[in-house]
Amino acid sequence: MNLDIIQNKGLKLTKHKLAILKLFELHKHLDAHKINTLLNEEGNNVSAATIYRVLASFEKNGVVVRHNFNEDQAVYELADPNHHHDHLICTKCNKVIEFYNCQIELLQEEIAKKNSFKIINHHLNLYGICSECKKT
Amino acid sequence: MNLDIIQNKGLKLTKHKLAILKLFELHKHLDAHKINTLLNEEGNNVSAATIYRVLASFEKNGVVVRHNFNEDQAVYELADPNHHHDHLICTKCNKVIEFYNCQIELLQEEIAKKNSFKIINHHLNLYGICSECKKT
DNA sequence: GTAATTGCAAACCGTTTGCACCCGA
DNA sequence: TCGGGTGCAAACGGTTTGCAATTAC
Repeated sequence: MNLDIIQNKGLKLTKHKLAILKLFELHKHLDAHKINTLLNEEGNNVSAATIYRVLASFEKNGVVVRHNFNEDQAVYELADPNHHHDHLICTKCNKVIEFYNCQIELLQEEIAKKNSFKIINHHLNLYGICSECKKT
Repeated sequence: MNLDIIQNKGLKLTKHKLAILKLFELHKHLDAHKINTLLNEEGNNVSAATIYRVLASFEKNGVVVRHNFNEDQAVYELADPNHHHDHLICTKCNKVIEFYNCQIELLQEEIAKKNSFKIINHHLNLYGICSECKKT
């Protein structure tokens, strides 16, 4: 776990932060509400305010990355700067599948160059129906 | 203008709807707040509720498309089913540049197939600094 | 000890909705 | 006429914040 990242910034390593980090090892993609539910289930009562504050702090310090797959609520995942990836999102069951395609990455760079644009970040979200949901 | 689309669905062609449609011919990308401001500037006082209702109706009927470039508010543009495109978004001045790359589209299809996924929609947003903003 | 963290409740902000009135076809 | 459209104010839902108490280091 990236406990070192947290402590190197003068942040304190609290029970709640640990509990939230642990959740991310079990569930790759989590939103604030889901975190709240899961923590409650394990008897860990954490206020919503704290969850948002922890997530904001984690994001600022590069521990997690925030996504906006749908307009409703933000989804977070552990940051991994060495393994960029994009997402397939099932609009039925909300399952998220990660993928990486270096040809697409290269084409994006070309497009940026053509438009004299300096890319800082990008999101490629493919929305559709996953194999499970296609059956039903 | 796609006035026919509106009327063929039993919708009424009101002054407000016309005014909003006209705005989209001048500004490709608009959010509810911007629309409100622009309408006020031309002396056209329209309540926020109406703007949201018109946009929702337009979206439902395929007149406009909604985007969530940033987490704050939704951005709309006129729908054009024959000319799909993706976006470069300047994080400094919020300028939006459209692009289309058929190789990327093909690669997306491949990825979907590999994951037994049926793509319904996708968003490719490249965030960065535009040529104008790079200078300053 | 002291600065970061937390819980609570209230505030925020974009968006939606209930209701009574208005208007386009 | 009549069903869609509109304004107003209140509601909503995710998220943020002020404040006083708590805790990690």
